[in-house]
Amino acid sequence: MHEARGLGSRADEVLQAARQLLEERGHDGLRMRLLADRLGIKAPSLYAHFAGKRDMENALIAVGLLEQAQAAADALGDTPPEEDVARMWAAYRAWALRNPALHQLIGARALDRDDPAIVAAERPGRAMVLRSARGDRPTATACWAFAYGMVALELNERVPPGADLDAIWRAGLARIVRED
Amino acid sequence: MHEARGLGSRADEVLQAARQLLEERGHDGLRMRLLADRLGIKAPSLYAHFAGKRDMENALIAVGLLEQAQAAADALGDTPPEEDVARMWAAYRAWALRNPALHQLIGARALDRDDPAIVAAERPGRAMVLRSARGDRPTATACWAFAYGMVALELNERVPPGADLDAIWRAGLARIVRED
DNA sequence: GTCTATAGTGGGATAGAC
DNA sequence: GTCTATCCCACTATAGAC
Repeated sequence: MHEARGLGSRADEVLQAARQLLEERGHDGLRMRLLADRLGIKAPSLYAHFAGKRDMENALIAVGLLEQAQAAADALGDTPPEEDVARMWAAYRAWALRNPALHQLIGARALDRDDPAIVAAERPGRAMVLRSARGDRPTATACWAFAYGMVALELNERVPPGADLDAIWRAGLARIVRED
Repeated sequence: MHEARGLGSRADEVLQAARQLLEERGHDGLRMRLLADRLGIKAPSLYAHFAGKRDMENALIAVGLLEQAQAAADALGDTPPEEDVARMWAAYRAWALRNPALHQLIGARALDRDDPAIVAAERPGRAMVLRSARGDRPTATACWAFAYGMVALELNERVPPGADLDAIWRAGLARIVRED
């Protein structure tokens, strides 16, 4: 029932509107009535496309996870592997700053791994993270944690105003990745 | 009106119950009615102690920020400065794992800096972070981001099951802090 | 001044019938 | 897709007890 969410489908239109609403008004502002209003339908009609709000959020999260991975992949391309780390995580940061609310939604709670779409969407990102650390799993996790934390601090304005974030990113990643 | 929240006050009792409820049922489970039920009062009575739910959450966040800083301070004490980083962030991690929902509440959104209690509660933690990096601000921010990210990955089960988190913490912090 | 209650508002998600 | 209806939520107004 809720499987066919290909591009162009009505469910996909709902999802795009939901995404826009999420970024405009934040997670608390993503309300079914408002969303329905924007689509010119009534709130109960949304449940023809999604089993519930949670299901819709899962679909948003899955889209976001895939986009993150794609952004990372696009940033690499033909660059020499030595620069992969910096480029990949710069792309991650840029994506997060372009989609702050979705980024926070993805990271705010444990993923719903009962949803196969989530499980599938998680894979490409994991692969990119691992690749950025040239296959070294512990280093990859450390980079990921650093990057996630940096984005969180930036989005939530926890960094002192004067901080040179670019420099901290550069130095932090370089140090984490550096061989002993 | 809502200033007197010293220990032993009724507002403080409400806050403790709210904290317990938050950890038991998560952020979405922190509901005013449930909280009132546990205290044996009606939900509207809560508003005699807090201007609103947001105000109550701010009070929880302020308590959490102060506790984090205190935990970090307690972890240091008489240790030589070379070990400060590892000990301080181990204490931070331990506090977060003991208070996962409060930790996530603190980090989930921008702090409400219109609330003077929040602004005041933010200071000691900042000082501890800076101290852990021996006064080097960029390094302090990098450590903080790494630690925040590590905790987020751990709490939200984003790390592959086999990962040796202790080792990643140790190596990550050591590399971030190390002089070139 | 402090704590509480009753009654009510408006807005949420969502089920069921059409 | 629609409607109506239910039950949840945070929150307000007001007032009574100590």
